[in-house]
Amino acid sequence: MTNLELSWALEEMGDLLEIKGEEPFKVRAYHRAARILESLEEEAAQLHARGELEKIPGVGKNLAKKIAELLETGRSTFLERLRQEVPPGLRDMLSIPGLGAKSIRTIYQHLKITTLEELEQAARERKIRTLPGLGSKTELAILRGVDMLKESRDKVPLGVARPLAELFCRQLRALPGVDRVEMAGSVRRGCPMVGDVDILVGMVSAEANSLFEVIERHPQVKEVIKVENNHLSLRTWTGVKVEIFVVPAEKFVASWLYLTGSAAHREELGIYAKEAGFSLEDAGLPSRLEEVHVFLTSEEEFYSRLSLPFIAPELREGRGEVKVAKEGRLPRLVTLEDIKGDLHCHTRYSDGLHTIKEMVEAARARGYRYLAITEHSRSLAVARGLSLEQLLAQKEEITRLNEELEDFTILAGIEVDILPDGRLDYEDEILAQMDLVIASIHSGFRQDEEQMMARLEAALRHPYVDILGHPTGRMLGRRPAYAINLEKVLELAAETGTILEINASPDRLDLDEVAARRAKEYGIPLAINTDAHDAGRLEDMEYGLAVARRAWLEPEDIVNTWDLDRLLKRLKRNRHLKL
DNA sequence: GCCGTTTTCGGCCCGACTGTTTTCAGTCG
Repeated sequence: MTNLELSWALEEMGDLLEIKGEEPFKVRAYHRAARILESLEEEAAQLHARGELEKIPGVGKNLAKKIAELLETGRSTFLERLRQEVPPGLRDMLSIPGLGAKSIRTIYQHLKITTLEELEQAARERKIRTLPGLGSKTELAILRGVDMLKESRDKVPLGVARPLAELFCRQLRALPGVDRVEMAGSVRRGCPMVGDVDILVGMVSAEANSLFEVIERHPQVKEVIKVENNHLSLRTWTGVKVEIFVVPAEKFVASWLYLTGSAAHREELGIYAKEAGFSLEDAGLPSRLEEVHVFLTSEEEFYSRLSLPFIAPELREGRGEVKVAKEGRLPRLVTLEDIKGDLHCHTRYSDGLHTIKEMVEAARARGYRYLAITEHSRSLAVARGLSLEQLLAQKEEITRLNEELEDFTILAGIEVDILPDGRLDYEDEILAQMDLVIASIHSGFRQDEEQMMARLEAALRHPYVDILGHPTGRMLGRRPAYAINLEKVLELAAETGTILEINASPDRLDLDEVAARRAKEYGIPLAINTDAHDAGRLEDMEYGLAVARRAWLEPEDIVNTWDLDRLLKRLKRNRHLKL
């Protein structure tokens, strides 16, 4: 079992304990351990082999025992017992903003409700407001929350799906008779939320059955939904649907094309082919997976048979990509190799896990040339936002570290809160001293559009605000965007020369691909930032890149593909200065 | 639950906001 899977299991234990009404500190211990495991550099399995599980911070005797059981058997008797005690629907309710464990317990005890459907119905029938401590506002929050959850129903964030897909791919590749394994479908196209994980296996020998038998026993597998001759459909314990398709090696590429989709892209191709007098089938794209008759060696070969350049998976959404490809105007999509630095991360100074040095080492290991340290500001107490003294002390440490570094620059930045009244959380004199200022909203989420826009406008017009962080505030499947007028935000960003962030955290992916593409039309520069709270999460850059690529963005559009000199000159604060 | 130490239990991050009440509990970040 991987650290990520262990982390999911502990997270679920924590949630179920919370709903059960266990003491908050116990609950927190599970959640804390889950978070630490997720970002642990060494695999827990290796630590366990050496008998060193308890060396993991936040893991004591009890948690070590539970982790050991998971590692040895792939299951947890404790978790299974919890799942029996707490109806699983109750855990889903935790995702409704404004509804916590205590309220869920009240609702469960009084109304015996165990599913989101029943909860919605009770809210509609105005039964929630009759319960002690709950009122009409909570009822409204429930209805809104259920709506949001419905939208993301049966979908999981790319940040969950992709690691899972990679895990399955790795393990499938190790099996005998397997020639090639790749992910396909919406995961390959980089969709922020995916309904299922499609995996394609090309085999040189043996048959699918023996392979399926191995996979069905995988510890992540909760149930097998369907087995057909070349198709296995299963659900994992984390609720993700995984579809595994098996084809003979020679049919791999054509099948991969088909499974990657999207349907809208295939349709666009179909229209183009018809006009041009081609047949998609003859060129290699089957109309059904079972009907592959053309053996391609690569996807490039397919597109070239249609006289088209290769169209990247992220563009295959039926958004005009075929027409643009035909005209030879496809964007040169930004790639990880283009990224020269990360402009948003946290360290131990605020709520991050690692030291500045550790973050810098991780950034250098990724081949970056620069890294901006951007802690939370003083008002954000929960995240240990920096006092003035701490901020200046950190700035000094960064200056010292920079003197030791060759070919790398640490920027002394700050993620300053945009306060509910539109002021920033530090005085201008302080902000003027920083290398880079990100302004973000972390409070007063429920203000109306007028108030929100006043705050954002004040921040965007501020002479020392270089980047607007996670501009809409949405959390995927958890929280909708603030009440803002996005078009107006874009106008203001363009007018004031403020950079907009594509926050790469898989929980956010904010701006989204539609807004990012709009931003490009406005000529607004974007930054893809991970907002990493530990060194491992610098890897989230790939999710931000998926958004950027789906938004048709090129390296030129992304400021952190630029050399540091050019980037610094572009910052609002430096635009009129000679550096 | 963990942790640290003062070896054996008390502290663990807490302040703001909101909604429900009418002085505070629950939720959130």
